[in-house]
Amino acid sequence: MKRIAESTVRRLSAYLRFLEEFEAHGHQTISSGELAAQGGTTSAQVRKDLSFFGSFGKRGLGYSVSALSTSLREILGLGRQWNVVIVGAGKIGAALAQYNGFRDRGFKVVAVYDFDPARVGRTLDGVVVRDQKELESDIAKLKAHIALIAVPAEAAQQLVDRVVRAGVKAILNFAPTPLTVPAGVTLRSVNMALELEILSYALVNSDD
Amino acid sequence: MKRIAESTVRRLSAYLRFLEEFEAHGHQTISSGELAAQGGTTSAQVRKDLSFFGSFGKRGLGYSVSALSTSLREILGLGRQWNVVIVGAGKIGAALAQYNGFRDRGFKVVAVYDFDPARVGRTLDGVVVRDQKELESDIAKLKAHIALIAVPAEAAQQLVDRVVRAGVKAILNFAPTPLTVPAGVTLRSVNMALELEILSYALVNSDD
DNA sequence: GCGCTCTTGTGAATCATTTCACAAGGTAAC
DNA sequence: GTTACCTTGTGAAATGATTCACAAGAGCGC
Repeated sequence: MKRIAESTVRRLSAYLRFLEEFEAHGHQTISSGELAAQGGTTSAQVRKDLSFFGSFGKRGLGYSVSALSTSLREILGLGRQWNVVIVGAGKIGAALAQYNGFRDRGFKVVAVYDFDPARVGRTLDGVVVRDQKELESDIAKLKAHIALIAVPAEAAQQLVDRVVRAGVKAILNFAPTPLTVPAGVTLRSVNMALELEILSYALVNSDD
Repeated sequence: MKRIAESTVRRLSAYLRFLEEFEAHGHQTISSGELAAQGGTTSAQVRKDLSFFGSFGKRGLGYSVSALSTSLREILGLGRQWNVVIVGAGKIGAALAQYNGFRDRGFKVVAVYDFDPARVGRTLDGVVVRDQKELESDIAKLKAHIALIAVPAEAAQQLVDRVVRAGVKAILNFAPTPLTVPAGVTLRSVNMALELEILSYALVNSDD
């Protein structure tokens, strides 16, 4: 299959969210135009995005809300539970551990790790903070698929290396530093200071 | 001036971070190739990005680290302090209020708001949580430039409307829902569940 | 069945971004 | 000053993403 652009995957995710809302409201079908209006895009974009994966609609009628939901969940790999470990129990790590938005979509936080003995043993929303020494053995034992990195920038690369060696294939990084991973491992980064800097740029250039 | 792509601004921000590291290490000049290596891009990309804003380098030599840092800070609007209000003192709002990465780059959290009386009056890292009723009057009084929205999805749009009416021109949204703002206001969103779904897609499609 | 209306799926065209490739300009050694 | 060597800045080419536009189906009323 042809490689799909990240922007497309991002939109599919958004479409799924809207479909779930529509389903909750009891709607049976939805057109590409209605889906586009929700997501701030165009009907052609919606149809093109879906066309990479097949034909899901009926001409003249639109898409079956439930059938398309199911297909999108399948495409995105959301039909199953993903086990997530969080590395770093500081402010961000703790907030992530307690965030309901993950659980609701099939992502289960199975463990949280920290270096600081003062934090080890505490409970965050039902998950006990463990010592980072147990990282490698736990990842195998708990069958963790995804790691969230929420440690200071200086420590991030070494912890990424450790979770990769332990078998994790997908990482979401919150440390404000660029990281490298070997081929076959997917790394994404969320950098909140960077987002604010983009806003700063927009503020000083809003007049053109 | 021609409109600059967001991807370009994002990279400029990254370059600035590397330049600061280089400066701390006592380096005087840096080439586009060295800058590119740090940021995982190419030297041509670095030069093209900078060329939108002027000529900063010397042929045969590269860029002056300190001069380019200064120019980038100017371009990004980081030479000044931006006042930030956080709306929502739940897990995410609290983590944001206490995050040092903002302060270090000129973003000052001047106020935090919540609906819940149990949270109002608490202190988060030196900033008192205030009642949302005071939102409008405070934004004017505190000269807030940027609002971070960290409330449940259902409440997000109405709070965006309120901060926009109060004069905020830049918003960073953490609620997992699409929002609309009038022209002249910049809105960006960080959706952590969405990031995990993109990882999920990568995991189930890693074999092609 | 026929005509009317609606909406999909998709090549082609447009628009945006990245990469290439190289002339021009600058440094440094001798 | 001349030569050898670097690195920038930038048009042009290539690649990638979005939008356009329309033929092909599908439902519905009569």
